[in-house]
Amino acid sequence: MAQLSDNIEQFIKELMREDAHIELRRNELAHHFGCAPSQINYVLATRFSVDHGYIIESRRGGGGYVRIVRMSTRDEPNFLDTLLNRVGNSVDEETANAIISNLNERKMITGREAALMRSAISRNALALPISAKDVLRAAVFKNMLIQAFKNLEEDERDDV
Amino acid sequence: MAQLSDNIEQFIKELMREDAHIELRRNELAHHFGCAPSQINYVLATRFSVDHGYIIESRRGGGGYVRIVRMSTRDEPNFLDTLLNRVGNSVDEETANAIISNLNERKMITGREAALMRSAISRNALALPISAKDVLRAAVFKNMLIQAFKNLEEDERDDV
DNA sequence: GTATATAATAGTCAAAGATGGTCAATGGGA
DNA sequence: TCCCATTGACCATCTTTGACTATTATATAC
Repeated sequence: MAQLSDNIEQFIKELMREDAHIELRRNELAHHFGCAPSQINYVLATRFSVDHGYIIESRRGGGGYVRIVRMSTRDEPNFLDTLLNRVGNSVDEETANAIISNLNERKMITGREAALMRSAISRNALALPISAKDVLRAAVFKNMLIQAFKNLEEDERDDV
Repeated sequence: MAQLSDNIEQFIKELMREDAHIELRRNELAHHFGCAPSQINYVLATRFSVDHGYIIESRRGGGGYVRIVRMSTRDEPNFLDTLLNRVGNSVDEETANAIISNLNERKMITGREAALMRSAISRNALALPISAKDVLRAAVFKNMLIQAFKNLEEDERDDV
């Protein structure tokens, strides 16, 4: 007997034949297959993970949803996965910056975006003897704000 | 599925396309959408807060009203400074996201950049009882990478 | 005219409703 | 036996509602 998970996987992939991204209701889908809602999470985790070339987004509460996005593979397949593995559990600033530059050169991110990313991971943003999550977030966020404004200035200079 | 709250938000923003401030009757609007009047307050609180760049004024009693005013940056020569002060040493995700949305609405950052910023400060990216700076950076960076790829997908969708 | 009652608004807040997420225990087939 | 699959209890998040409260204008009483 075909596994329930396989059926759900096929069902979803069928839905994605046309569009590279779909949105669905977890509970609805679970009901359709007569299974526990968490089963859907299992399928997503095991068959639609990043290394399978998908990205999952979701939202809870009324009007909640689960969105599945299929990544383009026109470049090297699973490029994102490769990068994520490269980063692993630990990465230094230099390595990260190199990756950012690479993405920029490939025109996958704009110069502005690259700058934003660098600002978010800079020593300056992440140092500190942090303990509270909010405190850390504030630091990261401040740096990003500053960079966003620098970008603005640059745009203005270019535009004018 | 478009949420009631989202619909109300869009409705209000449509009304504000021309004018920087509008006045409305809470009960009337609630009736228009067939919802509880307090629903309007919810929308205002979650989508038209000061951090979102709006100011709400109101008056009760006969002839009462709710006025929504879009703040102008022209009145804020030091907008960046204002935001930095607002963030301070600690900021929660909700507030930060509101500010990001505000910057995006003002066209100071693109939608892609806003998404990047959100990903960098999300709970997901910053949780953990971190100790090593590199570990934390890896988490933040991973999230940003994922977001960058999502953006790529979205661009393709728009272009094609 | 002033005080008081009534009507017309809007605000607050906590509870209920609507979703989705996580994780550990259990099931079942190769 | 081992590993993938499945479930269910419990958690997190976002939305919607309703009861109760606060404020203001207007009508009424004196």
